[in-house]
Amino acid sequence: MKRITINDVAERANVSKSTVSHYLNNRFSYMGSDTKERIAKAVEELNYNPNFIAKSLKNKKTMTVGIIVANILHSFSTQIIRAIEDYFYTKDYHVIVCNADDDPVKEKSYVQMLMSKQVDGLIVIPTLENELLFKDLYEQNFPVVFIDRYIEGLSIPSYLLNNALAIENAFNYLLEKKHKEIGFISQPVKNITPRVERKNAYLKSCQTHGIKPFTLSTSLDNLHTEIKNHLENNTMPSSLIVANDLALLEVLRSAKETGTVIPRDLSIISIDDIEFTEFFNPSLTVIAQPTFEIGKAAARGLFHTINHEHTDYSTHRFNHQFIERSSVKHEN
Amino acid sequence: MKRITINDVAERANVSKSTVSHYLNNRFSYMGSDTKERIAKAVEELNYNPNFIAKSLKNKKTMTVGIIVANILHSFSTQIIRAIEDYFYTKDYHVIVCNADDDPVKEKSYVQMLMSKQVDGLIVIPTLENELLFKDLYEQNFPVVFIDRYIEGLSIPSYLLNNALAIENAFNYLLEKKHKEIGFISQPVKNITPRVERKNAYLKSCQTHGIKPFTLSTSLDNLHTEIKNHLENNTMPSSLIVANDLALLEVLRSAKETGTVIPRDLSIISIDDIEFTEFFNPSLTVIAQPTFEIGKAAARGLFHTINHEHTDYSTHRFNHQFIERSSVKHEN
DNA sequence: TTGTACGCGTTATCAA
DNA sequence: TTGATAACGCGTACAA
Repeated sequence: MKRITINDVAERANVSKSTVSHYLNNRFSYMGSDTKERIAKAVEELNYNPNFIAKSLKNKKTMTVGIIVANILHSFSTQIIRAIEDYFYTKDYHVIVCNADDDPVKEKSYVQMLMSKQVDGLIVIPTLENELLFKDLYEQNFPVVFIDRYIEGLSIPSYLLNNALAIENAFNYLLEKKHKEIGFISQPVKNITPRVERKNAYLKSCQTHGIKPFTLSTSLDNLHTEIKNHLENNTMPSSLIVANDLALLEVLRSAKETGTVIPRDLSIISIDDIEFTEFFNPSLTVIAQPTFEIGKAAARGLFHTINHEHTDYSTHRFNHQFIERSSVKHEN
Repeated sequence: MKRITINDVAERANVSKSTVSHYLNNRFSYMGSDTKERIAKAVEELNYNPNFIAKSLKNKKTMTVGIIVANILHSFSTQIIRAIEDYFYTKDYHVIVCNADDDPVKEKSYVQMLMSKQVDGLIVIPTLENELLFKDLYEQNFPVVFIDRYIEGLSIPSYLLNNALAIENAFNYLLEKKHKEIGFISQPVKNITPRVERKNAYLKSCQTHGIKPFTLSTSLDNLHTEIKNHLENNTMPSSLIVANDLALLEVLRSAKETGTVIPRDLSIISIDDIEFTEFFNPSLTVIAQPTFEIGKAAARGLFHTINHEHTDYSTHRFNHQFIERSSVKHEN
């Protein structure tokens, strides 16, 4: 198949290609009206679309930003992506989405791929295992922003939940409902910002209120078997704070398999609001993140630094929304 | 920020840029070993990544394919996307994903954008309202494949479920469970392939088995209120075949809101297997599509026509998997 | 008001 | 074994 170029248009309209270029870029105030018409007609007839690749090469701007998320299976990631796409759509920027699958090697190769594709900026939920890579980017002054996580000691701005506040809210709610046993479930904490912050906030609340800490922080597979074991052996606390949606799935799966009835046998509050929580039986009490707001703010921040309107290096915190439903039992 | 080019490498290594190019493209069988080393060192030190944009312009190949899905909210779409990405990853192709949001105007603008970005091929779940657009592409011999839907009278190959078989299976299962009332729920049918095929198969089964047809085919919002009305007025059949995941959500939401207990008050079988169906209360009996297989086959088909290995214009049908769980009651 | 010529970073051809 | 040069399609000085 042959692709139509500006030359084909010029030829058909009997003008030079620079005239066509002028026309296409709306610089035709002076142009002869018949010239304009001939060009318009040629563009129409040939169904011409400018070669974006050639334009980018010339302009040194691709009008494209890359998004790399640590793990696209999180509802948080997909919602964030939607918000970012929406924002950039209004600015005529395109977005390339990559999923690192929690693999630093993949993450690095995606960064290189995107740089090689000459993206104008990067929005990343980092795996946190590629410190050097991002340090380089930062030092080269390449526009990058983080979401949900950040790298200690690196001034790349990050947009994330006020995790401590969210956990406190959940904890206090369970206290109000007279729970004396409150556990915490998450994937392996490592140095992953939200996990660290959520677990620390949980532990702090335990201390403040004299609750005995109970935590399970391991891979999803292990979570599944360990939760089942505790449920079967009646060694599970009466209530659980679940750190994210993926962990929640394991809790629900395990509950189902062991015939555990929520909230009769187990109360839960989890972070991240996902579609089915509303009409699940029972409906699930949840801490929702303002994903749309976070994504939009990050996108706007990146857009501004790309266009040198201003650069900021600060951390941006966002507040959760507590959605009370029916997965917490009032103890007595 | 300054980007490193092949010229920088050449300068640093004290060779010409064509030599660097040779080196980078693994044509160094003859090259002097010291030359090789100098280039390697320069690439390393400068952290050079070839400019993919320039390469694409020169090669007239972007190693990139576009995916446009009618509506990304369908679990089917996201699973298909994963499968396609996985396949093309192994072929060193990149993928750009676009969501037309059921809007033909958006769809058209995405096609143009992707063509303008010089993608090598297109995989589309078409809205079916842009017949001319795809006809043009087809006639220009541009590589395109469809998934899930197809345009009548256009030889663009399509990869989709054997819908008739799937519905028959569900229908017969309900019959076996002694249901005398079997309804069908879907979004507006229009000319959308899977909806047409599923509804027709349903109606045919009704006729064959002397069941009185009951169908609700309207927008998700309307579905919500209409289902609720039927549930409240006791005018709902004893069992329902639900055409896809989005419609299923409305059924579940409505059931919840009206205190309808599944399967005691209402039995359901739905198409598309989504995460929570397994541990929902009750677990949901479901017709799963072989999304991974479909996506992979479509991707492979596109890859082959891009590389002129062979082109095929046929329709490819795939068989469903019936997953029996607990959302259907045995009537008596 | 329109056209010529050059450069963006790469690869390929051909010559040295 | 290496290098000079043209080309890919577009935008833009500058010239006409």
